[in-house]
Amino acid sequence: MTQPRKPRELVRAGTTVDHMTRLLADRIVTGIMRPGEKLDEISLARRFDVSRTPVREALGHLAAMGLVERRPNRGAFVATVTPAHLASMFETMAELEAICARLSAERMTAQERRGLEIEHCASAQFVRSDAESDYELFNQDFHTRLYRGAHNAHICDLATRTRSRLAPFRRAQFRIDGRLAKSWREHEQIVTAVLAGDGVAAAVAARDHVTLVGVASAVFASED
Amino acid sequence: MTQPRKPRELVRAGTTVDHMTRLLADRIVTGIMRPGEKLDEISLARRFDVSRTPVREALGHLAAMGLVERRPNRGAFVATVTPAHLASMFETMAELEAICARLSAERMTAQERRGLEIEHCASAQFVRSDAESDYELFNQDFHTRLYRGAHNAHICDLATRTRSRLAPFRRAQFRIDGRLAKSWREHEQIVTAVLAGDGVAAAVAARDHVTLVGVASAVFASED
DNA sequence: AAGGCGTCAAGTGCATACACTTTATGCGAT
DNA sequence: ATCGCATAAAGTGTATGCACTTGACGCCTT
Repeated sequence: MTQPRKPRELVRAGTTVDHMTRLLADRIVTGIMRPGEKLDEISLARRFDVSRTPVREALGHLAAMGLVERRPNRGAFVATVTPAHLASMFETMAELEAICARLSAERMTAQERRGLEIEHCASAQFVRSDAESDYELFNQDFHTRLYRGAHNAHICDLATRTRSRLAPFRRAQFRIDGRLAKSWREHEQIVTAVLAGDGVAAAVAARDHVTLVGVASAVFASED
Repeated sequence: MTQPRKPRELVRAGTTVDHMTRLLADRIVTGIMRPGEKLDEISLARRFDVSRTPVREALGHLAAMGLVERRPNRGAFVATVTPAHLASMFETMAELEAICARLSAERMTAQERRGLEIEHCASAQFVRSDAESDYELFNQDFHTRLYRGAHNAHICDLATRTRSRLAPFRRAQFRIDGRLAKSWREHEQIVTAVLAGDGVAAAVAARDHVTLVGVASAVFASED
């Protein structure tokens, strides 16, 4: 009488929880669900045709990621990011990138250095053709290489996480005039320093690069 | 027939999930539950007299914290930390502390500086009396002040989390002869630099301090 | 009329039942 | 004896129901 459950019709890639987590994360970072908005478990479960259990678990994960705030017995809300907190995240990102750049300059293998240089040079064509989304892919790859090159799993993890949390706020950065070329020149400085094995210069260049992105994004955010 | 649920007898402080999370985290970091050990949801639920739901949620939180590894459809295990990964965490900790120390030197308010100095001086008595556990409390407080003093919520968060993940490995550090006095002298250097507003010196002192702790712990871990 | 109190509805928290996956075990074939 | 396969047992994943908390509304009191 109680649970005549229907079998799962659709075989999904991962688990339902993973699916829900991605679904909700997307909607939050793209702004479809706005900061402060209530995330009602029952409505979400109905809306995506699952039970409350995976929704609850997904909300837990999102809360751990900082995308969602949870108040005991009161439900979950899309996290509100204050300008101050946003600034602190950008500053942290700048410091993490600086560390990675320094360590990369000191530790990258010959192969890693070559890879960094090749990919960086390849991305120049997208600057010339002003292909923002293509450039963004290379940009992502570039930073990932820097994190990996540090040869430190934990800091790579921290940097990756922080970067993904900042993703929604960096989204619009290239709309600012000439940003693409400017970004590339900044990358150029980092690459040069890393290839020269100059950790200090690499750190400074990386920190400045991210700091400038942060400023640009802050300008954009406040315009919005 | 199905759910004649008994009312909750004991009113606990937080939610059951929080309780379970703390309980399991304690058992993991204190080594009662050993790395690689399987964490069976059913057994845990029975053992602590709750249902599987809060156990599952707690395991999720612990996985997010890195204390537990989860394999889909295969259960949860106490996370195994390889020496390499441990080293990477200590190195990251050293870099994070260095950043916090630098920013603290630049940004702490007069009141925060005073507080840091007073607490540091007060802790000297525990060095003289060789009171390890008392000193450890002050030590914790000291580092927390450095994180807070950076005036950057996000980096404070990263530092605090990383520190708590390293806690079990730092536990035994003071067993090494003279470590207490050595730690205090290292703190002294950090305090001096911070009070002088010398960010670079503070960063160097903080990085060295943590690096030495890491080395000491590594020695201990390999002895074990 | 305003404030306090009781009641109720909505929604979260936890328990438990069912479905599905993985792994261990036993049996037969080679 | 060993390898494969079938089958079962154990355990995870998901659904759903009941209990408890919280906030809102309306009624009664002053």
